[in-house]
Amino acid sequence: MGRGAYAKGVAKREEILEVALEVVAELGCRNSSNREIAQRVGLSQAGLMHYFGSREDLYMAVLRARDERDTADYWQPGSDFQGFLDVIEHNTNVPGLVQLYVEFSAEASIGRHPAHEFFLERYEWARRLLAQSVRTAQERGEFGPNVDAELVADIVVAAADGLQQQWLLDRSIDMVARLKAVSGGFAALSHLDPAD
Amino acid sequence: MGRGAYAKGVAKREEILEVALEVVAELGCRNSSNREIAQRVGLSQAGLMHYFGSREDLYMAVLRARDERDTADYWQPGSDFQGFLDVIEHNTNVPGLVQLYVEFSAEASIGRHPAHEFFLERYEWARRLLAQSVRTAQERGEFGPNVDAELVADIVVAAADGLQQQWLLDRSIDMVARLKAVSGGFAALSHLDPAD
DNA sequence: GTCTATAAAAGGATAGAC
DNA sequence: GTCTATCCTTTTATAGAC
Repeated sequence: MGRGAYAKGVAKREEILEVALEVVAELGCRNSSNREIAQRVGLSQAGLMHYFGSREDLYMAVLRARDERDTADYWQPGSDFQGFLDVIEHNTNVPGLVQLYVEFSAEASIGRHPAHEFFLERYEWARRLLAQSVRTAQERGEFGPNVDAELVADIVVAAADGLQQQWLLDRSIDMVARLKAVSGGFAALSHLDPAD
Repeated sequence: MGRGAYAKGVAKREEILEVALEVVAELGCRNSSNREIAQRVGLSQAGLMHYFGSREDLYMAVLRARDERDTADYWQPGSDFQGFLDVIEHNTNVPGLVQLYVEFSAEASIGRHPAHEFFLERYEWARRLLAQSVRTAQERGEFGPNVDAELVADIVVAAADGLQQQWLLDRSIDMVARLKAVSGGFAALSHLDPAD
């Protein structure tokens, strides 16, 4: 374990990432400011800038940090569909994160936005991982053969994103249950004779 | 037809709504400003404020205007699933609108945001309409009976939103084709014996 | 309806002391 | 590492003339 100034710096960095999510959840992306975050972690705005050179840097760091954590905790290559559901379930506890992702990914669509590449790669990664888990399920016989794994993955990823959008507005929506229904539907379908 | 100053005012209002979308598509919500919009429609910023009392007013007007138009053109109560697909197809031509919806709906999740109610009602409306069209399809025999119309509607609306998020980042994604696949999947499923 | 001018606030970033 | 102070920019909104 690092000591003194170093360990403190790392801890503070973590705290900032955490608080940034809080602020986004409360104020939205547009109204979140470095000043507000700084105040909540007990720093001046200039003090905050010591950790992250710019506003964009800070939010990109939030995005990456959470993906790394989720990947480690729930969903790596080789995980099954349940791992994916676990991530969604966990997102229920971090509305700021969900909001940041939705708003940022939309904003990142504009030309040469710093997060553009990030989101493109992330989608590719998610779809590939999910398609893999469908194929695994097919080998185990949980999923029938008569369905295109890539297609199922595309739909499930899209549905998950859309559900999160709705959940932000109405927290009573049960995202996991609905995603299970999608998956269950495709599982049943996959046993159908394609000649039907 | 209105004459003179009145007609001109109405036309200018329309133009502003149109240009606001352009600006959002180019700069994103966070970086869109009244000044930029004003400049593009050949007004001063103060001139723009004559039409819309505040920034929020302007964007809410954009949202409502487009919904009214889409409803009139493609998708009213009684429309079938194709009408829904037509809206999505049409959205392909208005990336600014899609972006505005995604960003705004996420931002509107925060407490007492002016657009909060708007989006909640809009989701309820969309799901109800779509569920209705599934039921109609069931009566016609295009859809089998063994599926819950409300559930299908929920999934399709969510998938549509998620696909639009992805499409913003990668315009080569064919949203309509994928949504047809979802619908086709459920249609096939709906003929399955529920005892399976 | 549209402009100029201006207020008033807020944001991001930097310089330099400690 | 952290602060104070400051700068510069941008934004929304208003007042009042034409």
